[in-house]
Amino acid sequence: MTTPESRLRVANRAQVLDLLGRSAPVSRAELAQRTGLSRSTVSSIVQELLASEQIVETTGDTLARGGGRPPSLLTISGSPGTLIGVDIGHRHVRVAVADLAAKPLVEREIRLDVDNSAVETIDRAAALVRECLTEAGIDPRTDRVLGVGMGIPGPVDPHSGIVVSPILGNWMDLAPGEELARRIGLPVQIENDANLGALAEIEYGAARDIDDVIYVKASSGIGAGLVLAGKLYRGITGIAGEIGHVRFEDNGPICRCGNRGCLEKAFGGSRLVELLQPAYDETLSVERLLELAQEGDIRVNRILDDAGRAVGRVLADLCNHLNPALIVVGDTMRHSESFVLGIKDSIDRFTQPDTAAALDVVPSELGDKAGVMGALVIAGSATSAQPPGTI
Amino acid sequence: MTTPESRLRVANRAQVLDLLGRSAPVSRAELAQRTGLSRSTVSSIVQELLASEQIVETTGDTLARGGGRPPSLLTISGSPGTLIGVDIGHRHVRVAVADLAAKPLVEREIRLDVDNSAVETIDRAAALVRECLTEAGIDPRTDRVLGVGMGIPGPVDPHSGIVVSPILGNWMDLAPGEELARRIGLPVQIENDANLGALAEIEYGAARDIDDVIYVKASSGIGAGLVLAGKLYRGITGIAGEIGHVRFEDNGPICRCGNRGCLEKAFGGSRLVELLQPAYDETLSVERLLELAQEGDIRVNRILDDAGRAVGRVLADLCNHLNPALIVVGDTMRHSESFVLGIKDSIDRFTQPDTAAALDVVPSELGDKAGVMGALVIAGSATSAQPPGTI
DNA sequence: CTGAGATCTGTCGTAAATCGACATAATCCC
DNA sequence: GGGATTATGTCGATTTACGACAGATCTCAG
Repeated sequence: MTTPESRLRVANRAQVLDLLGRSAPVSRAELAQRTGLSRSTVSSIVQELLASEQIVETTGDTLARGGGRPPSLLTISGSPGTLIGVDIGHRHVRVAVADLAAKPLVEREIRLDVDNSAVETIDRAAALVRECLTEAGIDPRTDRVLGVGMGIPGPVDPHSGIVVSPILGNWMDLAPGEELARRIGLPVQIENDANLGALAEIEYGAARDIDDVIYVKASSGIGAGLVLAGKLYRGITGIAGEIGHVRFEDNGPICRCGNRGCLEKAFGGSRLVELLQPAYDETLSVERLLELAQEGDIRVNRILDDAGRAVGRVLADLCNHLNPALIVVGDTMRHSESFVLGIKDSIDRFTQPDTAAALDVVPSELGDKAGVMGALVIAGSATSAQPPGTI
Repeated sequence: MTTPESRLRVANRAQVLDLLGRSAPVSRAELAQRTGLSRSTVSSIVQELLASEQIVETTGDTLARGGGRPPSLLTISGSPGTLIGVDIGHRHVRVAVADLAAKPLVEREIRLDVDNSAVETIDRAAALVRECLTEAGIDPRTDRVLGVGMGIPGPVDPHSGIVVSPILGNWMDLAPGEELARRIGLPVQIENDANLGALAEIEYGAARDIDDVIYVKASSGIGAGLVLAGKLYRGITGIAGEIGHVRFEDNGPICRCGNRGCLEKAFGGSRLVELLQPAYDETLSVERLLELAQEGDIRVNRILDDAGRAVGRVLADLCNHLNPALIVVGDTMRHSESFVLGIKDSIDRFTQPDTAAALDVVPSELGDKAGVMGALVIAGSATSAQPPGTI
């Protein structure tokens, strides 16, 4: 004889569970305060949840704070669930399996040849995900995988998840999220990697608790992720923030995106390597460039300074338009002091005084992990319930 | 003997009232469906509300749609309340008293001399509001004035409501919203006028139901309002979208904002008048310029075309960054075909192909009324309840 | 070591709200 | 006029939430 449950009870229990999920461990008293329900109601609901083993009473010591009976803390029981983050770059695939706090349990990275075929890359990403799950001892059929997030180095249509720009040559018209989902049997959230960097720095890095942030991802290519009023901004077709493909010179060379004179074509890491290669005997790479810069190589630092100023010039325009609070410089180029200083110089010089006064420029805190961390963020956010009243 | 009322009842009644407020008239049956409550519960709540005369049963004919007993429709009783919009420009003050649908009941405009003192302008605005209320037969002490919105031609700090930029010379450091509020005894929402134009066009004009819109306000000055993902974006200090004060020429003349080489200084309406004046016997104004343009004056059209291209160049950068769906060209300059075509030309030429493909450029539908209409929008939005759970 | 104070949790009876079922009302269509 | 359809009113049963009281466990002061 199952008693029919009122909508109200369901809603209240959901509220309690939601609170438990977000800020466990919590005492009954705190639950009552924060839900606005009476203590007895909360007690009743908690009893139910304990009986059905959805939550457990942790005997964890409470912080001693003044007299009074110490609260008995409650936590959602069972495996709290895991998140999976996948970061796909031009040269690497990185996978992290993490707990709900986005603390990685297992993390792996493989190197790829540039311009691997899209499906091959996704195949390898799927294999890497399976490896990581095995190593972490997680079986997605029995353990709760709460979400999978995936980042790719190019713009994605926010609605369909399809790659919409020729920037990512052979990925065009593909839906990488669905492809990976089919291979691993789990739903996948997909997002541009610069956007993920922005999310990661806001959640766990240099932009904690700041609502208006530009994350610049500078490596072989150049991109940016925009967080405006606390939310990721993608634009109508998902190409907002693609500062690498803004026209920088009026009659510049043709870029992989199909345009000419793009910032990335003129000052992206790959171009810098091209420019410097003739002067060096060894084979250069973006990473090698940054090593040379740190060793004090004057030619390299000179050109990194130029690149920073150029990127800063574009960012200055963007900041004049958007009036953000912070710019976070991420990916490999963050290691170059010349590059970051070049950006700062241009910002100071080309933004309006009011904009500049409200603005700060800092290097990334998360570094190379920004991508995966961001993927974990969207993986986690996919689990939060929809607000009621959506039509 | 008043019976203590449960939180639940209060919440449910609020839900019913909210629905009634937004989409009256509604039948009980529809209320039940849309709230998810049972029909009997809704009946009970409705009975209560009818008894306390908070709502009335309108005998209005329902649309005949198939058989069945026709519903008896319900509406919130009493005067549904009024909204007040105030639009302050460099040369005018316009006030509208309107119903909840923002349909103006009384509308008035006065002309001002340029560069009137700030307090004097606010004094005159307050007087105009009182006049309009009297004419509409509304006494704010007895009739429900649900909100007052106010627009000013310069950036405002979103948190404090204080003018933060020297662009509006003698308004600097003033809180015009509070000033007006003190004079008319009603709380006032304040906003930049370009932002208001954007809101108005989205709610009632050319951008209905579009979520990513740039509204360009071009007259003697140049500004823009950004609506991103359906919400107004102001930036961290409220100067987002100030395209008139983006650096356009590297060594241009000094602007009223304190910088040099601003777009507005080079191509704002006032500058165009300055440029053309020597060639004409009569005293020109921006309005006169547009008349001449429509009469086919070649010199004027030539320079309006130039101005449009220049504004378009800046907008193209902005669009490359933001990837919006629509640009609405508003204020007096929208009358010039040359100007609008100039913008379109620049957009086509300087935006990335993907951005351009998703983008449309149209003239404003609301014209000179965009400012007040937007003020009415924020006046109305101030009444909507906060979502629960805000800390 | 003891008592006072403070905070947390469990239990019980009561009041109230919701729900579902049934009855009634008003229209359209055949 | 009868049947179908939709809307509303009413009433009793169930369940839920609430408030008060009591018990539990800690800190702090003396």
